[in-house]
Amino acid sequence: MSGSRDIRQERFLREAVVEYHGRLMHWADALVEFLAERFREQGVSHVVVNGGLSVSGLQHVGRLRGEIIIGDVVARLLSEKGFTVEQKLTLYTQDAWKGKASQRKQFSDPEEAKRYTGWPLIRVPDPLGELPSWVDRYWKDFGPFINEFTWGRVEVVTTTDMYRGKLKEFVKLSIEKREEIRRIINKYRGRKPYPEGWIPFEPRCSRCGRIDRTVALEADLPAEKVRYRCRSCGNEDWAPLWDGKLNWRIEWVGVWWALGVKFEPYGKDHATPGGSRDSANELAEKVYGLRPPEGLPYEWVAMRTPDGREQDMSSSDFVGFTPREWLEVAEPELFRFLVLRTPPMRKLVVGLHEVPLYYDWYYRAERVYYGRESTGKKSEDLLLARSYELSYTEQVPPREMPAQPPYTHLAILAQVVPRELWESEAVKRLVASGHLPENPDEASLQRVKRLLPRAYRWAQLYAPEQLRIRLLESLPGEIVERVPDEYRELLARLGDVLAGLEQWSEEAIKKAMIEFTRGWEGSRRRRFYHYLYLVFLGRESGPRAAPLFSLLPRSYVVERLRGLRR
RNA sequence: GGGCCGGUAGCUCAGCCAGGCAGAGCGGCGGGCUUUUAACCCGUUGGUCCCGGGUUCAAAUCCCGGCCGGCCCGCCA
Repeated sequence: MSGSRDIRQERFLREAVVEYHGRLMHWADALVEFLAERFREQGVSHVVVNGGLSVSGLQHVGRLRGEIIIGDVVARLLSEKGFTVEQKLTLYTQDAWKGKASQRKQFSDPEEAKRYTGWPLIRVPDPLGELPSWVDRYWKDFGPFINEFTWGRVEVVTTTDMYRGKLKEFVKLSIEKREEIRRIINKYRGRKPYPEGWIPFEPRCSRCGRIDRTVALEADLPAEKVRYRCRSCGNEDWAPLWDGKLNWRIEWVGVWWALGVKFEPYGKDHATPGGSRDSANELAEKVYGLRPPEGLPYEWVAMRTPDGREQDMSSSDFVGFTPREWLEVAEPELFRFLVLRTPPMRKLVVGLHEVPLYYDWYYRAERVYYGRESTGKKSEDLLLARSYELSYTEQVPPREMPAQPPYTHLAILAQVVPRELWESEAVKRLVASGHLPENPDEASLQRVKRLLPRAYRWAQLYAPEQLRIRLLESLPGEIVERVPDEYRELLARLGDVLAGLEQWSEEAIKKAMIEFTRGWEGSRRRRFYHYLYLVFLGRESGPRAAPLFSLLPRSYVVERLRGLRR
């Protein structure tokens, strides 16, 4: 490979902050520095960044890391250096559906779904029978959200479309050069070498639909078709050059060739020296005279579940969660931040139940970025500040640091304040509690507006029981039974007091309650509050009572309390 | 057979490249905020730096050899 350094040995793949050309840098900056040098040497000024993924099942957030976000950051930083850039994402929709148990399970009749085994993904039906295909089904929770995680310039292409266009020319070229190709590929296929006369194209069988079991027998290039035999059903037929696929190594080169790719990261499954990426590079150079794109090996993303177990996310095994699920409970910038603070070859572990923790980290990085705080270490400050800065997609961080309302606080608030009051009452209370400044700036308000619905959703879906608050609409008998007579009377009397208040305000309620419990022993007060929460929330603790009551109709509060009287 | 990442406080991790008093956040515990909290404030607790050897005045850090955990590739994509 033209004698230049192998990126796999670079420190910036493993260390978050590195010294590069004598300067301390964020790994992403060092990477781009590295790439810019290569491109200048090659006389490349227009850079096509590509990512690739096969829609074999669940499109989890791990796919965002290497194939989209890293590419996005590289494209953005290269353009700041004066390069023109494009970003593509190639969907391998012609790949064969493997028919793994986990894939078949998506269908109501997994047994019957066996018949799709070996079909191109794009032709496998939607398991739910609503969308045109399997691809559409699983692209649904991923594709539409790419823009939120990026600059919004990612152009999606499918190999299915490409075979009808530019890749068809590449197929012809490959059939012409089949002997050269065979010689190289067979180096990697010791035990199963392709025989002499092998044609590097696998058509889709017109009878059984499989794309993974056919052997091309002869090619008619002017007519753009090949004759084949299906090793699965025995069918022999002619197929057009667009209705099939190339052996994957060749296809990969074809994508580079068709799109003019100059940079494409690759997952750890392709990163072994002498492995798939290296062999594709060799094909590109020796057969097609094509300079292979610059690459970047990256680790996958694993998922941590609340019980502490972790597992690599896997598309075809349906392990992980999707960008849509992430956006339900957190902002896209937060995910970018996690990706950016982790060097590419280190595993990134995420769990949706840990979102509040990630916001703690993010806020800290934000304070460092705005110079409000320091970790005491130059390299750590640099990592946090730069990761924070690059976490922004279209915009840059605001001039003034936004307020940092703690995520769990918002989760509680959102459950206590009715949804229609989030922009009024919830904001008011955040100001009162000091989580928002007196006259909140736009960025702070935006953050609260974006986070309240997300924190609410998070509380419903992933929060521990302790943080989940739900008002009891009616009072179940078994809860009443748990309240001793003495306290039932006390609570009912509190109801009387509240009923007589001139004003139904937080302040008035708080005063009344303090007055009501004045002089009580600690244990009595504690038990009183426990039963108070019990009859409203079904548990023994909750958010501060006065602010909570002030948001509820007085009649509801009073009736609940008085209803306890024997 | 080959390759990658990790092992430091109960948990999540920083520190290692470039050796110099073992750190942060969270948790726990105690206290405060006139009940509570994965809110806020103050204080406090906490370690065989995986093991063994080597280099060194000095090793979590460098070198050698192991062990453990997670993962990838071995001609599918």
